[in-house]
Amino acid sequence: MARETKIPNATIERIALYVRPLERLLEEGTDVVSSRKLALLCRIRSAQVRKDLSYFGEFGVRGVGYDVRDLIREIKRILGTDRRWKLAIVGLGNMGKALAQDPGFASRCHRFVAAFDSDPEKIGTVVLPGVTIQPATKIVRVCQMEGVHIGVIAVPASQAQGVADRFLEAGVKAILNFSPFQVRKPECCHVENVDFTVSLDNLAYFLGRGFGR
Amino acid sequence: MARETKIPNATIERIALYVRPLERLLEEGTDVVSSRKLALLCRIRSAQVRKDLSYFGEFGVRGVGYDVRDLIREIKRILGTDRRWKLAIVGLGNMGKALAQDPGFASRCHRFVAAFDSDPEKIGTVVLPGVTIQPATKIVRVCQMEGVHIGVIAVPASQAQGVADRFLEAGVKAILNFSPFQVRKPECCHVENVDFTVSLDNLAYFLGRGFGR
DNA sequence: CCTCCAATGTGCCTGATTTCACAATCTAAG
DNA sequence: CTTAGATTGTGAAATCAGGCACATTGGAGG
Repeated sequence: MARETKIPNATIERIALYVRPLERLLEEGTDVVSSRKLALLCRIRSAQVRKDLSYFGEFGVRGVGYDVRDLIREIKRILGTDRRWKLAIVGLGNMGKALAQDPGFASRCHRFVAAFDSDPEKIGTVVLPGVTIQPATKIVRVCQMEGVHIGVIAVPASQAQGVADRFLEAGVKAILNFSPFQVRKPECCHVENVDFTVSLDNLAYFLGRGFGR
Repeated sequence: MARETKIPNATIERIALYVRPLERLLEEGTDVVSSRKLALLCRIRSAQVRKDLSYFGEFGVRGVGYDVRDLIREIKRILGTDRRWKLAIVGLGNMGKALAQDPGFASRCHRFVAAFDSDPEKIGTVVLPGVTIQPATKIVRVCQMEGVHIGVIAVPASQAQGVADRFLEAGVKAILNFSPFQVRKPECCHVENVDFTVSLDNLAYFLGRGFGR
């Protein structure tokens, strides 16, 4: 398919989901998978799988399916998760600490190169091998020096914009925002908001519509 | 607007986002807000705000705007976040503990009535006032007895389906799934998946497209 | 070499969501 | 009371995403 077609954001999100079932298949010794089978594992339609992949090229073999190993490699290349991006996190409260140690980052070969908090009590604490908490005042300097790619915000809503601004000042182009605040940012920077309370509200809405007890 | 119109899921998600800026406005002493201003705070278009709200009724006053206090109340009523839903969480690792103590639940008046883990070391630990960790074998019995509305899954992918099945067995109709596994479930149950690694992959995709350093 | 079978890749249609644009309606001021 | 100005609520248009259905292609077997 032409490279110039606009690729739906939903496609990127789904493609990211394909990797895990594929890796599981590999562990089980399955070498080839059909769009039907992969769709089943992801609880979507097979046409969706094929359409999603077709945005980026032809990875399958007609009459056979997709080579699992190849497909994983292709998807990782597409997503850019085959590279090691450098991360910095600000806010080492309960959630921040849990995130820093979450295997989700490590499994992608990404690594934290810095951690910041404004609480003096926390400065100097080791959160990960080789990463000690530094004062928030150093965000700009350290991120610039280290060449941080992705900034992770894990502070309360009231401080989120301030942290985002410092990341931007340091030239960080991608932000993963766990605070429930929609940050202002220039075009050149991409922000992903992760707010489980939205999902929680969705569940409440569903329950309230007559599925509660 | 007619109540029978299909309401987009995206609308529910956005409406959930409206609450926080509205509460902030209230704190600042603002009593009335226009769709334009609210849209600005949420980084979306004003027509979107009006359309979203119009699915549920007419809450504004033409020429004036929306009463902030009323709008918050209406939205909470729509979402069902004005009720106290009972939660149970399974998996009290780093992330599970951080979640249990996250203000996102408390601020919605939701409360955890039970916590489970399969690690014998953890049984008996207090995670929240009045909530001690119980063995995972008791999930069905306790959830049934307590009348749990929402089950929170915070275990590794390999155990997610097992936990989901026990929630379903106990009659839980809503599940908040933090594991990176798409669980199987009947029509009558609603599952929301929260997987920040998908957002992380999105950022990597963006960076890989030429915005990296 | 030919036929049959399986599964992809994709044009096209359908349905859903967003955006536009404006009539309707309210407040305030003269 | 009338007019000006602001902002809502909503049909209609435009855009976008999803799903179908089938032509196409590769592999296996005779």
